Order: sequence, then structure tokens, then C-alpha cells
Amino acid sequence: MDMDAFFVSVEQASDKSLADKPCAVVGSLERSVVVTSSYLARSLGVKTGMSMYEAKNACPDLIFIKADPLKYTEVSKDIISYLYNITPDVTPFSIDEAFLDITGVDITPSEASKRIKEYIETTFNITATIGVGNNFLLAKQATYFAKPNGYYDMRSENPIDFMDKFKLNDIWGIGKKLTEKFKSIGLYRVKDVRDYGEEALIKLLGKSGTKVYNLILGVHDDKISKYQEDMKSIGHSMTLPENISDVNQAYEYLLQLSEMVSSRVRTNNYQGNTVTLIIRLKNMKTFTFQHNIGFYTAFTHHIYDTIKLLVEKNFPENESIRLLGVSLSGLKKDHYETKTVEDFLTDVDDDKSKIYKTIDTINSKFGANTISYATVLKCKRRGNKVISPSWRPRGDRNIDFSDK
DNA sequence: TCTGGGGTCCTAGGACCC
DNA sequence: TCTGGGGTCCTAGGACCC
Repeated sequence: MDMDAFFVSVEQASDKSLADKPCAVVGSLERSVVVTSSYLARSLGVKTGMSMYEAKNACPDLIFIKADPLKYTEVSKDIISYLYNITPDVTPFSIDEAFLDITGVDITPSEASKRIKEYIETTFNITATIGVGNNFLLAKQATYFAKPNGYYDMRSENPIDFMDKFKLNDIWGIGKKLTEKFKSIGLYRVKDVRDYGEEALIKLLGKSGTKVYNLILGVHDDKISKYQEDMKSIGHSMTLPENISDVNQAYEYLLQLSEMVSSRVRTNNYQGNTVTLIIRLKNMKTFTFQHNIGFYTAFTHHIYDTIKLLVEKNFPENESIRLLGVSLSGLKKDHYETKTVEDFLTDVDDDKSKIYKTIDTINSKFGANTISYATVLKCKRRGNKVISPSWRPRGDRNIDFSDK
């Protein structure tokens, strides 16, 4: 199941005046890109990923809507939990997408589809598309085939013939670069790549040659189905309100980002040992620098101190910086017990962990960012809680949006 | 007024160890 | 007379997805 133009549809459903207008949801109203656009806007040339400038050029009447993460999260949660009425085997894949395995369930795919679509339409006045296939890849492509507001069961077809119907770029796992690479050696269609053969693909692409070959055959192991509950990295990055070249200004943003990362790592009971600094220059060239600190931590000062180390070693002189990011990886689950404010006040031991426990207690009670570092206040832009479409409706990816 | 933000996985070279 | 080989970890970069 894949929602149709999800974010925009939710907005249009809640504001009737937008219903028949070309609209696009953007992450923020400055220096942002189109996250989703209405089908009308798409027909007028608006595409996901376009800068607001490009989108406005393509479609001068386009209406920009700032993303409202809380709203989409609520709708998503409701829809995903409805899916469990159809089958217990639901794999939420993103905020607007889920795989349902109805093997052994006493319902036909078309009945299931009818019930799901009906529920979504009557409850939220938005639409979804359902695709049916014998593995995730085929179901996903079937969805793609039927969009929007459609239903397609590809099982009567030979998977190979079915995959042949798609453009290379429209196959799940074949992106822009691969498509270009294939084009450069004379492979334009799915069939061309298949005829090229597995061995030649491995020569061309290494290990992923086999993966691509399987995609082309419609073969998939459905391993994402049991996607890791445990996360591998937690990070935040921010395109700055304006480009900077002053290292001290960079430090202010990096402290804010370190605190955002640390706070999410802490509240999800992780610890990590590798800190990554991300720097994107004005020309979009992006650098990453990482350092393994040799022990596991979830604390802001450990993350930020490491970031400072990386900045001292790698900060680009006389360059205009557009984006900064901080990420913690090498994560492992760990339980770090929380103490109450009372514990903190009565404890004379100067252990920094108590400060974090207190911060977490306050923020969990009164909402994220109720208390933070004073330095962060200098930043012209606060890290927004813009939801990314890769947000997962359950598990650790469930970011806390409780601050209103 | 050019080009978001959150992730995962893979590759490749070098350090280091035995 | 001339310098192994296998494995793992670390770091940087890139492709891809939603």
C-alpha cells in the first residue's frame, strides 16, 4: 500500500480551497525543495526534489505549503494501525507505505484493497494505491504501475514480462546514476540490461551486479521485511539560513546539532562510538569526517568535543559553507536510567550524566527543547522537526513531536 | 532566492595485527 | 641477494531510498 502524494493530499483534505490548485509541500519556506506535489502540479512540470525556484518557474501558480510533521504522523499512525485489521504481518516501510503479507489470511487481495482504500477515503478523504505481487519488489512495482488511486495485481503475468514494462529509472533500486551508466554503454531498456547478463553486470558493478540482475528478473529476498529495529546511526543536518565562513558561527550550529543528536540518542537508549561531521560548501560539494572516540557515549559534550576536534583538523579555510551536520554511529542499545529532578538536586556528585538525566526529565515532561544550551539561542535557525519521509511509524525512528 | 533531511549499504585504501 | 598473506578496523566517498 502506497499513499498517493501523501503530504499534499493531507493538506488538500484539510483545506478545501487547495483542492483543485497545484500545490507542493516543502520542508521550509526558505532554501528548500519540493518534498511532494499534487498530481495537478506534477502534470504542470513540478517534480520532487526541485528547488522552490525551479518549481515556481515550471508552474507559476504553484502554492507552497510548509510541511506539518505532526499532522502527517498522526494520519500515518492511524492508517498503519488499521492495516493490522487485515493481517498481523504488516511491514511499515515509510511514513506513507507498507507491505502486507496476506498469505494464509482468509481474504483476497482485492477485498483487502477495497477495505483499506475505503477506510482511508472515508476517514481522511485521501487516496492510496494497492499493488499485489509475490514479493515486495513485484508488489511495489505493481503499485507504481497503478498510481494514483489504483489497484493492480500482477500475479497473472510472467515477472520478467512485467518488469520489462518499466523504465530503468522506475525500478526500485535503480537510480539516476545507474541509469546514466547503463545508457553510456548502450543499455536503454530493462531487457537490454537483462541480456547484458549477470556476469557482465558483476564486472561492471561489483557485488551489486547480482542485486541489479535480480531486480531485473523480478526476484527479491524481502529482507527489508524484517528491517532492523536497531538503528545504525542517528544524525541531524541543517542548511543554514545563509552561507557562513566563520568558524565560531559554525560552532554555534554544531552545538545545536550535537544536542539534537545526543537528545535523540539518549531518549532511544542508544550509545555510539563514532562521530561524523558533515560540511557542504556553497557549490554543493559535501565532505564527511569521522572519528571513532574509543568508547560509547550518548552525551552532548562527548559528541560536541569530538566535532570540535574534527573541525580543527578539517575546517575549510575561506570557503562558503551551506550546510552542517552531526551524526553518531556505531550504535548499540543501552539502558541509561533516568533520574528525577529531585535526585539531581539532592546529589552533590558532579557527574555530568546527572545533568543529562535532568535535561531529559524536563524535556520529556514539558516537551522537546524546553531546556537547552544558551549558545544555541544565538543561531538564526533552530533545527526544525521536519519529518523525513523515511520516518518509520514504529520503533526508534518515531521522533518525538510533542513540542507544540 | 538554486538545489531538504533522514537514513542504509557498499567500496576502497591504509593501518595494524598475527 | 630484496621485502608474504590473511583478516579486521577505520575513514572518506558515493549510490540509493522515501
